[in-house]
Amino acid sequence: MSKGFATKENILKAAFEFTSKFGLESLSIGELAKTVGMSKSGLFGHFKSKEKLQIMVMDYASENFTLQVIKPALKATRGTARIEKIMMNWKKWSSSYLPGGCPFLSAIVEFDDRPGPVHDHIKEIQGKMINTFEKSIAIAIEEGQLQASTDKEQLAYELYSNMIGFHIYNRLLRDKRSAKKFEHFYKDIIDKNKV
Amino acid sequence: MSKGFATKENILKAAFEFTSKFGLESLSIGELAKTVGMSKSGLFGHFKSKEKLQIMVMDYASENFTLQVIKPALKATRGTARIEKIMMNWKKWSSSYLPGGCPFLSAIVEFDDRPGPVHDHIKEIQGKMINTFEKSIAIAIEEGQLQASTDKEQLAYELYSNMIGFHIYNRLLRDKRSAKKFEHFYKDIIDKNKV
DNA sequence: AACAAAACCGAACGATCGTGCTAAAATGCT
DNA sequence: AGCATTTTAGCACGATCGTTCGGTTTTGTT
Repeated sequence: MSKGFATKENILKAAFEFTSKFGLESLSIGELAKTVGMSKSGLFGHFKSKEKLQIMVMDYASENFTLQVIKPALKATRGTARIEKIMMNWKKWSSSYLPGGCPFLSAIVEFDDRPGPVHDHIKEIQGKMINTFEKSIAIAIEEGQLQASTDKEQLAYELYSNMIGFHIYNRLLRDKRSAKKFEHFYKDIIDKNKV
Repeated sequence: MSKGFATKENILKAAFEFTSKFGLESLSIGELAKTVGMSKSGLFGHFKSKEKLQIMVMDYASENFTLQVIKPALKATRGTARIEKIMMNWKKWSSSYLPGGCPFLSAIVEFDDRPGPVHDHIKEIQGKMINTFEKSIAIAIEEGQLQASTDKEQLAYELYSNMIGFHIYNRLLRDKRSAKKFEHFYKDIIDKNKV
């Protein structure tokens, strides 16, 4: 029960990196097997279908995101400090940690018109992610750092949009000032909600 | 010279719709041939490679975008009215006109780690799109409707981010209030730059 | 050391991929 | 109407896809 877990983890790590670079749809079992140095059927045995592999890759990515972005931010002070920490960790995750683009964004655009378990899983993960975001906003309102009238869903939407915008500006357009734009925008969005 | 142009246009239209739904990478010549009712090789003859087909699909999408979003907005008054018109046309394009997701967004996330002519072409098209955006902002500044201190690149980035955010909220998450969020955010972004 | 279970490989399957080739059909021009 | 050109189809190719199966190797447990 130990050996299997280790190789499976190793496969998922490689699959995660591949997905980051080329997307969840282009992820092929043959190429993945070549990368990790094992046979196609040997690798296939760990997952019973490609669909389940894709779902597990998303779970892996989700855990990775939580570990790199959310968890370290929970050590920060409740409120706006934590929100800022999340945003900056997110920025770092998307621009430095990942070997390619955001695996969630890839999955989102690839599967929003492909009904099925993969679509549903991505939707669920992304929903939870935004929910976590809204919670941290709610805390900041409770703490009296953000206005009581602040719409947490609206604010989450705005921060999320800024994040995706940065990702595209930074990655496709290779805009040198994308980080500055991101930070400036973030400041504006938060400031207008501050008490 | 006439027949060829018509079928080619017909193919590109189908390819455009397919790309909107399933992405530029999943676009296959065999399936596309089946859709338009012709043979694989017959279709292939119009483009000399899949790469060139992909590039032409992007051009088709770009023309479509210009026709549906930019051109009708040029009839509006110069300045903020025109910017608003562009944004609202964009919203309508992304949420009503397209049969699936934004083909540019698909292409962006699929090709930002695949160097080559397709990548370069997408980058160029997207760059021009943002440039058009910045120009319309510059006009609004000239007209004295936006503050002289307004950073047109920053503003374009913010409007663009809002657009992508809306697209994801609306399509993957199927958020009923995505349009409201989008409009509210737009108002905030513009207002802080108004004289 | 023996045995059951898990992990892994090699080969093969039908299908589809992009891309050539050759020939037939359709078209445009004079 | 005749001819040159363009457009389309049929077929085949090597490659890769996801998946199945049978058998071998490796592991964990007693």
